[in-house]
Amino acid sequence: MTDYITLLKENDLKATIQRTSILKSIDHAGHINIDDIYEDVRELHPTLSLATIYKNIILMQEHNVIVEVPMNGEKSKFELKKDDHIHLICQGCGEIQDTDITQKTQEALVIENFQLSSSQINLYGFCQKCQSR
Amino acid sequence: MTDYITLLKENDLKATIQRTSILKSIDHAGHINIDDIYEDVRELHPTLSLATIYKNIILMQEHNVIVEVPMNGEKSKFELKKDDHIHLICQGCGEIQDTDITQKTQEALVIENFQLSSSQINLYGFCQKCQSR
DNA sequence: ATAATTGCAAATTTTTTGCAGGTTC
DNA sequence: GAACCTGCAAAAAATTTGCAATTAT
Repeated sequence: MTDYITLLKENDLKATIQRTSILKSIDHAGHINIDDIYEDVRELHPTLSLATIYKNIILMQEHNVIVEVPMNGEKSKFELKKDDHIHLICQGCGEIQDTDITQKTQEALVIENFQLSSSQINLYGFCQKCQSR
Repeated sequence: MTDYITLLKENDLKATIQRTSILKSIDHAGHINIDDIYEDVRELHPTLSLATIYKNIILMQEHNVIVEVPMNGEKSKFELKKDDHIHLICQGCGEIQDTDITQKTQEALVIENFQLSSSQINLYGFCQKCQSR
């Protein structure tokens, strides 16, 4: 995704430079928290305020452009909205990698008497790099 | 679990009335956030302070007595530490139900090049009650 | 007896709000 | 041009800290 303007308009939001900058930051990072977005975005737009980021993070969530990824013991991160997927969170380097939900996993999550609408799966462990250290 | 004193001591924490009260509140609720613990606990111990709750929530997490359950768009909840399990979060009534991770699910979560140590699975949808409304 | 814990008040950090001026469509 | 958005500063909410008095072992 590189056309943030289209993404915003498709979701009934005006395309301001502040919003496209925030989206670019989120997209590049993959998963990023508000403070890091702020730091990031200020390089190109030094006047972009934290209040604007807070307001837009809320708004863009409401408009299904981004999604919150709540984290254990730290501030929530945000990612661009996409199909449900699994987060592989490395306890060594902290990196978050995305991986698809397989058919097999999907089937395994069918639970009696619960009508599933979406899933949020975080797996903690060690990525390849950190295993070999 | 009803013997909170033992639970604390086993994990190298002194058994204070404040701590057992907090644990009781968490245990009864199943999943509960800090403000609700505070409200709860004050019924029996009106002087128990919010600062004490914050301090102990951190400490009891460090000592593996409780676990954070970060939530989308709201304050984290906490639960007693137990084996990994799945949270069924009802989008109708908000209730969180626990369900075991089956052998099948466990197998489905084996991912190449990732050494799994723990999992955090939240499923959003509708519980039986809310489906029939 | 000792070390740890509590409650309070104050400090800090995080998030939200109101509004005048500027921007998007 | 109308409605919406931004940045600022101020307000509110959430969390942490320091310390004297108290409590658990």
